[in-house]
Amino acid sequence: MPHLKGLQENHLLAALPVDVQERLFPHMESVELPLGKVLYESGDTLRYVYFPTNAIVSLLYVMESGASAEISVVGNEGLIGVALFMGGESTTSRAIVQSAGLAYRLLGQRLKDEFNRHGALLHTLLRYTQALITQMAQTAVCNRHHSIDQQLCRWLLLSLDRLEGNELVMTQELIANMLGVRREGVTDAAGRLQRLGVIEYHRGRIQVLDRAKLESLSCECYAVVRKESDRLLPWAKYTDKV
Amino acid sequence: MPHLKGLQENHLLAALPVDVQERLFPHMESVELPLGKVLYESGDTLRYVYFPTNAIVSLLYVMESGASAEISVVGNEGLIGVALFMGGESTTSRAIVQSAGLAYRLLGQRLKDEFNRHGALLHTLLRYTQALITQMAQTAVCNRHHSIDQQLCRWLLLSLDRLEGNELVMTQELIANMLGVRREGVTDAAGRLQRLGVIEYHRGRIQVLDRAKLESLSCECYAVVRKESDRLLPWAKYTDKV
DNA sequence: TGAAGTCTGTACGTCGTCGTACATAGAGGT
DNA sequence: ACCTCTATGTACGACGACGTACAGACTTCA
Repeated sequence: MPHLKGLQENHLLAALPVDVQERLFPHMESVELPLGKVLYESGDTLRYVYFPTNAIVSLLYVMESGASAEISVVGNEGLIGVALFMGGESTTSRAIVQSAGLAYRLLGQRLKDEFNRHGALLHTLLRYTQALITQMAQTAVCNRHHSIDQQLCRWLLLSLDRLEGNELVMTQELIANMLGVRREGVTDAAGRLQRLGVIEYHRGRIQVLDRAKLESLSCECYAVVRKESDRLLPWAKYTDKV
Repeated sequence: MPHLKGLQENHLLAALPVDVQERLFPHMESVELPLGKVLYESGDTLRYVYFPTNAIVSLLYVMESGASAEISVVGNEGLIGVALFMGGESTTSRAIVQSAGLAYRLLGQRLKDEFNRHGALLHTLLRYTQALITQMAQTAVCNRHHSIDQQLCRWLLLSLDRLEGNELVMTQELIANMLGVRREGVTDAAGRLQRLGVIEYHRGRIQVLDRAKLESLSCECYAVVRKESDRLLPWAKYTDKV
């Protein structure tokens, strides 16, 4: 079976029973996800589902005015394309690559075929979807009540959890688009974090120096999402990250 | 079968095939949902699922500080207790009755038993869950970008869609808690709407006089949710409401 | 080496919402 | 009729985020 090792880097795939893996894996192909690539647009009928390994994909809604807001973020703990098995076939959001990397994709129909066997894949995907729901709900809360500074911390932590190492490759402009705030707002917040010695950044590269402090500066939203994800997706626990 | 007529007032139940109804309905009991009743608390293991008829239930997150934010709203188009069949058994949000009325409840295990037959109920519930996801996503967007005035309009419309008539029974204080804003902010916004002749209110009773205008004053979020709900839940179309 | 483009820093006035405080008015009970 | 409670109205300073404008610094490429 090709890519067998790489496929295991997606925790959701790795958690599937061997027989399910044997049916699915032969049909999966690896794809490079460059920064900014749009996997699907609002209203598009989904053709593939994507399982990221070291890539991160953001689901965001783009308003009529062009302004945007991130709904949730997906990395190696999950998949992009939930609407396929939920029955809607499309969503109102856009899926865009927020951190370049590798993913595996599978024809939607193949996923649905396996889903409709009503075995382990169904239960795994539904649990993942609930984790996604929790993240979306907390995004709504965070948007309502928390400052840009707090939201930036939350966002950095969510991204960090889905990457190896402690470096993020992304400009402040990009972060601003995700959070749905001005770029200057991110500059201010990031400047404060840098002065506190929590992060260090330079032209699109952000090093996290003090993760513990970052967590303490974040609002409760990160911890809520993280805790619920760990509960719902035991296979994806980031136990090495404190 | 008892309550047969009443049960049909929940559009999701009404849309189920007869054989599914015949298995489920005998186990359902009607319950009064008084204003403010908490159906479940954050972290509670869900025991029942609830199918509202003329009641409206809000899912909201309560922060450590006590402040809250509504995540989504559920009426006769759906059910409360999605986490039961998604596999998590509990959620991070609270379910609280926002508009008193009647609902039918069913033991969670009964629902799961039928869900695990992998028939019509499964597909219906998953489609409903996707509609719920859309609503939550749009709540996040709305919280980020829109004014209290716009959000109030959206919120009134969402509630109106789930009730008969054009009167809402709810104080500004309650609305403020749902939207996660100050009561004074709601007073200001509602005052403006009243001066425009769109609504008329008096001590906890709000009459909507000009629904069309209300829609035009609302942000795009309402239309997005409504359109997607109509698409995903064809059985729940509010075709009589323009 | 110079030019163009990208990324980040800073400033200033405006606006919406917040926190707080207090006033008014209708409803219900005795 | 009186009191009490609840719901709503109004005001004011504070603060965070916005829109806008522009400057500086680094990178890339000719």
